Formats: sequence, C-alpha cells, structure tokens
Amino acid sequence: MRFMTSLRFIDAVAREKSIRKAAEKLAITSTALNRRILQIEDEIGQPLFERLASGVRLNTAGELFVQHIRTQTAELARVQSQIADLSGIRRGHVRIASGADTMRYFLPETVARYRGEHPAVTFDLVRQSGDAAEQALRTLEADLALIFEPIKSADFQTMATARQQLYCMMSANHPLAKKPMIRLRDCVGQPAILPRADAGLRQLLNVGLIRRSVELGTVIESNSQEFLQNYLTHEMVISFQIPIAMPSDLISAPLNTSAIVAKPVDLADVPAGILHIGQLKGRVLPVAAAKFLDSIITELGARYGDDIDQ
Amino acid sequence: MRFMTSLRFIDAVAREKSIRKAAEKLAITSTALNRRILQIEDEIGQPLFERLASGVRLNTAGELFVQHIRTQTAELARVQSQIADLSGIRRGHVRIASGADTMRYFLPETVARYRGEHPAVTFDLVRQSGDAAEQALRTLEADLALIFEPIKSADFQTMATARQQLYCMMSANHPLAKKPMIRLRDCVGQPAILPRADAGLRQLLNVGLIRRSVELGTVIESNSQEFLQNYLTHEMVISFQIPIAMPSDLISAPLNTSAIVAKPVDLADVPAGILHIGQLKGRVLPVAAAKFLDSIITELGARYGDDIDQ
DNA sequence: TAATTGTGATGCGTTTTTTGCATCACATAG
DNA sequence: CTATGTGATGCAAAAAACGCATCACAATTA
Repeated sequence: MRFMTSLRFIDAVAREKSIRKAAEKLAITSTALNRRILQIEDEIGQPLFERLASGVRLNTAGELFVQHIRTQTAELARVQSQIADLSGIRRGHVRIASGADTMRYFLPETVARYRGEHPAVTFDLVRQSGDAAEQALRTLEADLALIFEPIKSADFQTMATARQQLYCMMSANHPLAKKPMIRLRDCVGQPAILPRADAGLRQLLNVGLIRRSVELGTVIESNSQEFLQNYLTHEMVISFQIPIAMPSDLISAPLNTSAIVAKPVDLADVPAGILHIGQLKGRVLPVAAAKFLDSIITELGARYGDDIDQ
Repeated sequence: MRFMTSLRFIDAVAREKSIRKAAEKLAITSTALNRRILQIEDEIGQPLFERLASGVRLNTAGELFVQHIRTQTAELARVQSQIADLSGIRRGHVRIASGADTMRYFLPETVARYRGEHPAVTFDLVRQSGDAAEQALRTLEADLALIFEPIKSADFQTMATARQQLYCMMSANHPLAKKPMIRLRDCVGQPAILPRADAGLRQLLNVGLIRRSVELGTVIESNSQEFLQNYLTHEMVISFQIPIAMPSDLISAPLNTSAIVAKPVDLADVPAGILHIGQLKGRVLPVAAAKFLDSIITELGARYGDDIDQ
C-alpha cells in the first residue's frame, strides 16, 4: 500500500529509535527517510521525535501519532482481509506470538491443517516469552498470542484456554519410569534439567516445589525445549513438560518403544497450568486471523476435550 | 496531510459517483484522479468501483474500503486534535449538523462564547434536516448533531437532551395574544403558517392536532424559519415555535414592546418536544468537539435548567 | 437509425516530487 | 583532542504524478 509508506517509515523509526538504522532496514538512504519524517512533522505542525545525540525518541505527540499509525495499519489489514474474503478464497496473513511450547508440535500441525484448507493465507510465527508476546499484541505486531501462564496485562483478552497437567519426562530406564504417576516427593534430590525461570512451566513447578518443600538437584537450566528433551537420552535426569509440547505418541501410547517416557505429576502437588489463547482486548481481528483462532479452538477441543474453556 | 490524498480522492469519487465530477471538485484532471484510483485498486487486488456508462458506483469491496477511509480520516482528525491540545492552546475543527431551530440564536451564541475561549478552534455548521444530520454523523461528515425530534437511527448516541415546550407566535394585536396560555381549541380554524412536514416541530404539532381533533387554517407552509416569523407582522396569522429558536427576549420579557408575542401551548394539548444533542454511537470525538459538546450542555443547562438530561 | 453527449481508460511529453551523494553541524566516547 | 556516531541540508539525478489529446464504449437525443 503506497499511501502507507510514510506511516510505515515513521513506525520503523520509532521502533529503531534511529533514522539511519531504520533507513537501513527499509532499504533506503537516511536522507530520504529523514526528509519524509520532517515533512510529516511539518504537516502535523510539531515534531514527533526528540533529536538526541544517540538517535531519536518519540515525544508525547509522537506516541499518540505512532499509536494511531499502528491501529490504522492493523485496521487496514483487517479491511483488506475482509475484502479478499469477498472473492471466495480466503486470503490474508496471520501473525502469531507464542511461547516455545506450542511451536513444537501444536502450531505446526494446526497451521498445516488450516493452510490445507486455505492455501492463500500466510503466517508469521514468532517464538518469544509470554511478556514479549503480550507486548507484540499491544504494538499490533501480532494478531494472536498463545501464552502458557501467567497473563500479566489487562489488555490481553483470553479467547480460549486449555488446562495442561505437568508431566515428568525421563529416560525409559530411569527408576521413576515405572511409576504410573509421579509425586514431587519422589523427585527429592533427583538431578533435573529445567526450563529457565521466565517460562510459565518453571513458575508453575516452583510453586509446587515450595509448597511440598521439595528441592530438586537442578543440574541444567535451558530455554531450549529441544535440549531439555534430547538431553534425557544422555544422562539419567528428569525434566518436566506439558502435553501440548510433547509428541502426541508420548502420552497416547504409554507402551511405546521410545527411549523417553512421560508420566503425569500428581495434580495435588502441581495444579494444571493454563494455556491462554488470546488477542488484544477490543481489537477486531482480520478474517483470516479470526478463522484461524476458530481452528485453534477446534484443535484444542479435539485434543483435550473437557479441559478447554470459552 | 499528504499521505491521505489518495484516500481523500477515493472518498470524493464515492460521494460524487463520477471520476470527472470528483476531479473537478478536487481541482485536478480526471486522468490524474482516474490513475490514482486504478493504482489503489491494483494494490488492493480488486476493483473498488463498478464502471457504468453514467459514472462509477462502489462495489462491496469499495463499500468496505470507503468505510475504512472515513473512520480513519475521523481518527486522524481526532489524533491531530489531541496532539494540538498538547501544546496548551486548544486547536481543532468542529463539524456540526443541525436543524434550523438551533442555527438561529442558540448555536451562534454558543459557538461565539466557545471561540472566545478557544480562538484557534474552527467550525463547520451545516443546516439540514434531522435525517440528513443523522446521515452526516454516519458518513463522518459531522462530529455532532442537534436534532429536534424524532431520532430514527440506532447509530445516534444521545449525549444530552432538552425539553422544548411548543409556543404559539402571533402579532401583538392578535386576539389570542391576550391569553397567558394557548389551548389548541382556541386555534380552531385560525389561519396559520407552519413549518413543512419534515420538521420535528410540525410532527409534534400534528400529533396534538389529531388528538384534540383540531384543524388549523393552514395558509402557508415554509421551511424558512425567518419567513415564518417575519410574516407574522404582515398578516393576522399564528405560527408555532420552540424556545431555542426564538429570540431570548420573546419569552423572558413578556412585557416587551415587540410586535410579535409568543405564548406557551398547554402541555396537555402538545407535550414538550425533545431536542437531542448527540454523536455517532461508539465514536471517540476529537478534543475540540468533545469540549464543545460540554459547552452546549452547559449552555442548555443555563437556559433550561431542569429540562436538561444527561 | 445516426449523431451527440458523457463516461472511464491510455499513450506521451512535461512538471513535480522523491531520492541519493556529499557534506555540514553537533554531541558523545575514548 | 580525535574518532565515531547522530540528524540536517544543497544539489543533481531518478521516479512519480500530472495534464493534454485521444480512444472506446454506452446512453441519450435528434
């Protein structure tokens, strides 16, 4: 959209906090970008940026204007999506911010199924922390966010939730692997590898550990789920995971030949965590995003049945 | 705002239903305008207008897009107003659609008082019928509307109301002029000049006339309030008016020397009509318009006290 | 039926706007 | 004090927008 160019540029400068850096990202020269900004500021009647030695920063007027730019951009996307939807085939672009949990199996499968029905819809999938995902909704960089505990912002509008019981994962020949259900007291002193503290799963686990006065032998912390899971085959340690982040056969086929097994942690020790699927409060989503949200809810329903809300 | 040009042009074409006519209004050639439209349509990916031999007409996609243009234009105005408001002096532009009643004395006085406090705020005052005023709110051509009965659209959000008792006006030497209060039965067969049927006042009066089975000798109908009032000095006829459309001394000073007098019509015959002041439902008004609305409410309160709501 | 009028689309030369290079002025860090 | 980074600006080249003349089509009029 040509008429959005100047607005897009201003948004970029606001994000980069530097005209030259933004110009580089936009693949134009800083002088062209600079002049566009000066022109808009001239038309507005007052500056939008403070000029610092280290770059630029939005002033109050700029904050207001950039907020307008972002909502306008999102609105335009929504209208375009709506218009494209008129021609029968569903077009559009869906931008999703999510934690790592759903990026492993759930989203690949759900997106693939949706794209099977609507090949003209494209996706952005950004893996980030819960806080960052909420922020992405606010700045309108994302349409939907999937966040596993906790929700911090009042701007987050939950459209669906799924209860996720904590599972303990370990090598198939680990002593605990024979139990059908894990109690935290079983894990006292066990060497464990855990997600880092900013993950919702870790916070959920910590509450249980404190309540039961259990201490694990935390040998490794990592924010890579791949690492957490694959490491289990190399050392006799335990880890924790929620179902949505596990291969589906790990739970559904307890007699599988996999070298790794997952056993549920007693809900009395650690309550089920909540996976929140939501959007920015008050926003009207583009057709494609709204329909994909339906898809997510359907898929969650198929997987977890009664553990789904809304 | 340079970046709004193409959008403004499309809106103009949508309103004129002709590229050439719109081009003339916009003071450019039809070819330039035509090309801008083709370009936008190309970027959207499908046409926004149907091409007819007599001009163009919005198709469904166009309706959606033009709606978007209008809301975004209004939003931009709001943001600009908000930004201007940061610099202390209140700037902005207020667009008012109203019936003739308030255009005579109420709005001139209220606007003048407001501009006395905020000289940088400019105004558009469009006199039109109630229906047209509601339509102007919907197309975002107006920020506020003042409508004297009846409100038809569900999109109209009433922000304040003022009860207006009907008054009978006549020359000071008219037989009825001696009565302190007029009953409709006093008017049977009286030659009368009335506003046209599309005016709220006329509809209000008609209800009373039918209920009391009274018929007037309607000799003249006009939509010009000036005519209705000034004619009273030339022929012995009666007319009707609401207080807000009358010079303030007509009521406040009953012993005035004016050649024209106004006497209230008994509320048992004709109930008080309601003057509605409102905006498009759900819309956030620019600062200047919102503050002027406060001004209107204050002014109404000073004039009519208990007859004001909300 | 034929001419006329009005509509949007398009090729081409001109005008206006935007862009990029080189450079300036200024602030900060080393 | 020097080096490096920032945004602003003069000037020429590139790109975009514009206006004129004209086409193709449809509806209206003679």
